[in-house]
Amino acid sequence: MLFPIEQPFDLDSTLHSGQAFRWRRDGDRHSGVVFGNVVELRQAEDALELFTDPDDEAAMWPLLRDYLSLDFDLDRVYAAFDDDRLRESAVRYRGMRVLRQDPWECLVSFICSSASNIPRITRNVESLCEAYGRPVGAGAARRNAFPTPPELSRAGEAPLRVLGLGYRAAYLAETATAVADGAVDLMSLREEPYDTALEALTGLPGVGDKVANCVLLFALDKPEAFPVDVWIDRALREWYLGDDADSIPRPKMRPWAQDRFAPYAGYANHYLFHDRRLQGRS
DNA sequence: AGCCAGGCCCTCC
DNA sequence: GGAGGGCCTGGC
Repeated sequence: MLFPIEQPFDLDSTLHSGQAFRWRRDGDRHSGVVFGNVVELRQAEDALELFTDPDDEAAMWPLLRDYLSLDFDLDRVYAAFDDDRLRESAVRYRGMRVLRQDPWECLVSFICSSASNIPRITRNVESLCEAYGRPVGAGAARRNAFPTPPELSRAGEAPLRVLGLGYRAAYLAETATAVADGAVDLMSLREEPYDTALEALTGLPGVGDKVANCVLLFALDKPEAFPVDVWIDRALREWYLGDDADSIPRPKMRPWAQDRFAPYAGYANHYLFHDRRLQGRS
């Protein structure tokens, strides 16, 4: 079923820019599991082709629209990009959007990302789903939903280690238990201010400033969030600090960047990150 | 073989 | 507050 899109949108870079880990590319088709459905997407000119299972496409479209942030005014972000590097990346990756993901899935994925890499994170996340998620869809396209907090909590640390998660297994088990017990209501953090939500997240085991900012940006409606990983840290020092590269210690990099790139620091972050990964140091 | 990876946490200064 | 080392596992 075909649905029109009015805003600048690039499905491929949106799904494969390191913010979500369950989308698979097969030619120009992308398949994933969201909202309890196996979802297949293909971008046409000014439309998106959508197949969903088990629910029907018309019912799923509003949810996908929300997930893909299709109603967010991207041109307003581009207009606020105020240096050549950002403006060039806006042209190069025009239409790449920050997703609006499920906070729990996003949190677990980025706990898994610690000192890792995208292929391994993808494997780890998929292993979690295969082992503890409920089956979704039928036939060859059948996959598993992302495990719920209770489902992951019941697993415990040792089996997660067997899946190859390493020291992250303990963090996952403890965080799953905390969330399952209601110590933190992730969805309600969408309504909280940035600082409050940040503090709530970093109280969870395995969640430091970087992981928390990923969740704040990719799932909790915080456009000012700015995750500083090694890629971004190097990029900022090289591209924006130059001779003063050592003038800002790592812990102060996030607040510095949030101020420099306000009010859409999160978008600037994602474009710089994507650019750094694809273009290297150029 | 040895080092580093899209961090976090703990210890010590 | 900030520097340093350990931690699972995998890839070069």
